[in-house]
Amino acid sequence: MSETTPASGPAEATTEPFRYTAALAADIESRWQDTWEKEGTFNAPNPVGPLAPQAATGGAVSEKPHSFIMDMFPYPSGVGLHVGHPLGYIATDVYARYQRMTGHNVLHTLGYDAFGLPAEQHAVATGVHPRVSTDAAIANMRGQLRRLGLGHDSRRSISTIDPEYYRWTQWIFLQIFDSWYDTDADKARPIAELIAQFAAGERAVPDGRAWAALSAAEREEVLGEYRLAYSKEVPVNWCPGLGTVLANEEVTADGRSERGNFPVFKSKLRQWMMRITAYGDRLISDLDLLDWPEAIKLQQRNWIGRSEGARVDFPVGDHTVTVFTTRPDTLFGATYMVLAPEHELVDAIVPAAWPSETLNDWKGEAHTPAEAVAAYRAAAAAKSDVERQMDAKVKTGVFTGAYATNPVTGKPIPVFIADYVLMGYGTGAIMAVPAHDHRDFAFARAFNLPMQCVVQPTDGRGTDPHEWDDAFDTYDSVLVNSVGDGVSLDGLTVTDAKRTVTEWLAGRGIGEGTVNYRLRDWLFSRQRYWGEPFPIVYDEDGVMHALPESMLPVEVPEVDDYSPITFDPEDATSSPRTPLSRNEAWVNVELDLGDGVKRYRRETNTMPNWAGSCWYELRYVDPDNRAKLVDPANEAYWLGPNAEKKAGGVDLYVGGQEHAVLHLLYARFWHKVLHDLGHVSSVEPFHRLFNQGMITAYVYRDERGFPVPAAEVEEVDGGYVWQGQPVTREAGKMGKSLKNAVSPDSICEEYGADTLRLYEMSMGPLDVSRPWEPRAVVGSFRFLQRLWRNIVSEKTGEVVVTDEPADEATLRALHKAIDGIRGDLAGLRFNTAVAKAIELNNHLVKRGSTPREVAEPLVLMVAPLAPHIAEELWRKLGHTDSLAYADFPVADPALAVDEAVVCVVQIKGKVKARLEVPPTIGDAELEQLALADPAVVAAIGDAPVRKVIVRAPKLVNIVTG
RNA sequence: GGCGCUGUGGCCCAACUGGGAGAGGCGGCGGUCUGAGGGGCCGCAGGUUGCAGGUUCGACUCCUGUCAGCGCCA
Repeated sequence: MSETTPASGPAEATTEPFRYTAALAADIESRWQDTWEKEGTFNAPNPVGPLAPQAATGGAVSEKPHSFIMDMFPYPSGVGLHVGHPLGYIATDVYARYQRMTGHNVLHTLGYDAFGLPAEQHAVATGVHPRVSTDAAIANMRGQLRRLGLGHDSRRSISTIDPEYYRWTQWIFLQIFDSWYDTDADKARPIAELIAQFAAGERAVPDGRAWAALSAAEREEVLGEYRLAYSKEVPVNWCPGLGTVLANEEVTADGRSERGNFPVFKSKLRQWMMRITAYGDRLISDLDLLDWPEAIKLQQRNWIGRSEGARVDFPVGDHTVTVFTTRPDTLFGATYMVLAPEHELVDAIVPAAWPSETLNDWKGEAHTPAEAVAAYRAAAAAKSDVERQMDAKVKTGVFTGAYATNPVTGKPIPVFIADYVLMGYGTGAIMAVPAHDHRDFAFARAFNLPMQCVVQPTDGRGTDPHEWDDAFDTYDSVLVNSVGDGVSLDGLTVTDAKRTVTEWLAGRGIGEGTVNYRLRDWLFSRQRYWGEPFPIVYDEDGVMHALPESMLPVEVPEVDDYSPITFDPEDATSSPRTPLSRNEAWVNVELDLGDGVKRYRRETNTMPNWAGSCWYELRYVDPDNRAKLVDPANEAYWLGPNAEKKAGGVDLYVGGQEHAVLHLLYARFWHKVLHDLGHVSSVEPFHRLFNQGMITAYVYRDERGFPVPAAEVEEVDGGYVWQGQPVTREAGKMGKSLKNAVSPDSICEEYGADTLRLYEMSMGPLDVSRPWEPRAVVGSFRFLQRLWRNIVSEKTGEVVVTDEPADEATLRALHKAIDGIRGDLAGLRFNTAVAKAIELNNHLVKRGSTPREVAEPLVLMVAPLAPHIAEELWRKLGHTDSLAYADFPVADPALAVDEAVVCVVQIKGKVKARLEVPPTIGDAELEQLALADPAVVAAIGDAPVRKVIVRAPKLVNIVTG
């Protein structure tokens, strides 16, 4: 295993004074890092504003092609990086450097996503203010990353906890708060325009009164139904153990908190929400404009879960229950109905006593329906949505005692409540079609409910569902048993039947076609200290007021105690209290919001830590703009739509797949709102997305299965041994808990940053996970040593390149390398780019001397991958400027191919001869040559030639009969 | 359970997208140099492309099924 002490590593075993060793690498690297920093080498000019070039030097920035390259910014962890963390940062740096050398104005920087739970928990544990520990973690991380030679524009780095940054996070919140979604225009508009419609009577107030007759609180209540950011009593995931509510996505599949693993309960609480559902369609359709991996697009589509179906009204006594169904075609098969336990009509429809024919299994062992419903509700409330669906195999529910009427058959059907129906999906009520829905089938079986087959089975089973093992669920059949009053679906395909029945329902006014989403509105408030405060206050009547822009930022106040107010983790009846409410002096303020100084109470919730990452790409573009979020000219230049990117956005965004839905969906949503309101010209934030894989590492476990320190394991006779005992090896995530973390610092010390960069890039394709192999790192180091040795004498330190012209074979090797490496770098195929550079370098080693005309392009091609050694060699070759902006070599097409290629002649797919031919040879000539070849003639013999397939210049295949 | 990704020398991975199975690195073996248990240079070996079918003149590549690993959703 690798040692971390520089003196003992292979890199130090030398006696040559000018050999490329770890010590020399360290010297070169720190010198160039200082130079880049001092000279601002990677500063990217803006068209306008503080970062625009000085008038004297600046050409028109906007005429230069741009390249905006971005990493998913990190959370600054206090524990330091391992070699897996910077993989993406190195990749984007290589790509950015390549782009710079091909004439692009490159924006590449890195900020910090610094609000969040870990800092707060650290603060609670140690008493150190989160800002202090976070700033220290950022400084530490900056130091670690600086050593890697990343070419970032440090002027553009942001931190989400900087009040000058979150001023604009709050500003965007206000924009969203002050907007509503106009479904006619299909875009967000300022809420003032909606108010004007109400005031002018163009739009009716829901309860029919005049707008002017409403009190301020009543108006606010009306507007709350429209605002894109709104506060409302909603069923939420309440986690007493953490003392906060959680978004669905922060709750694990078994109904516990992702962080801390505490139980999560359903509770109805007043919370801030973001109306992301208004954008459901656009978030799906605009995916088509993006250059993203299909897998991620698919995950987003699934997450949004758009389904077309119908709403159908079912009469229940004097009431009407509306259900949503994706299969209105199966309406004739609806033999019972299920409401979510929380459904508002449940109490209204429950009769005083069980109907006489009620089966005992339906009663939940209760004497009256009301009693059964109450007991069942209490049990359901203690479960999360996820748990309720998880438990779906064991069907539970009770009969409400009420009957609905199936609108097509006119028959009464029993109404149940069951927790497999969720209040948040659709209307919270379903028509159950047990014959053609798996969950309904299981429920019907459990409760002995009737079933009716209405879709013709195509797999040979009979038409009596009671004899089936499971529901028959397909779109690929026709309807049966579906004739009713004025409508017949028999013989129609599922798709046609859907349309027909939906029209029939609409004609009768008891239903309509509708679209439903799995996506729900985004829970946007948390009961935490370390997050962005809301720019919202409440007056003495409890009416909400947005603070004016001039009062931003609302800074995170000092409090005595940062800790969340937590409860017994099992106490479902507790309710959240916010840490910010502890600071009474901050909460109670006197402000003049336009009608004189009055007393207000501040909103004490904070934003979730997705907020800061929803828009940081915009601030990178114009980090110092005091007047605006981003200047339109700068936004248009870096992010604006153009022929290559129709929706605009960052040119390349690299990050882990774990953010496939949440971060990327939220950021897209905010961006679209800002676009609708005219603040940005781009429609999407990230044009091209690339997911880098993970660097895994070997995990060694002892006989008990506990991980042992990977660095201390030795390989003996093909097995692995730690402190004399045998251990097993597997691949796993790199990290402290598995005792297998390797720090970038240790690799830098042992070999240098260039070796680390090169190794990480050569391990394999960027998008697949692969294990860190400590012993293999030396291969990248040896390559750099050979490169160095090809150009610099290890004995004298003098440049040893020759001024002789290169021979043709060398030139061909060079131009093939140029051609290949260009394509590989542009396509993010860094592993093959490295291989081609090594190949060319090996050619030079064999050749024995290095012509300058090959040395220079080779150094330039290595520069994006190993920039420090390249800069040093470039300087030694006599250049005085950094090569950061030198032109990347261009291949001569005539030299980028081999002088002669070997053509394979096959007979019926088997190789029989090889011909050496010029690469330009035509099909006809090649066919003649092949058929004339003695070996081919012999192999064909007397057999007739039926067909000859020619793929010049590489292959001829002769098919004989 | 559903969807997606990945299976190629001992290991990490290439293969111009349907055309000779091998570019590069690690490891192994042999030779050679050296300030000699470390490194340089030169060379070598290693295969039923996870498995079973299919399409094709031709399949690592496309299709079907299946197994394994990983990811997402249930």
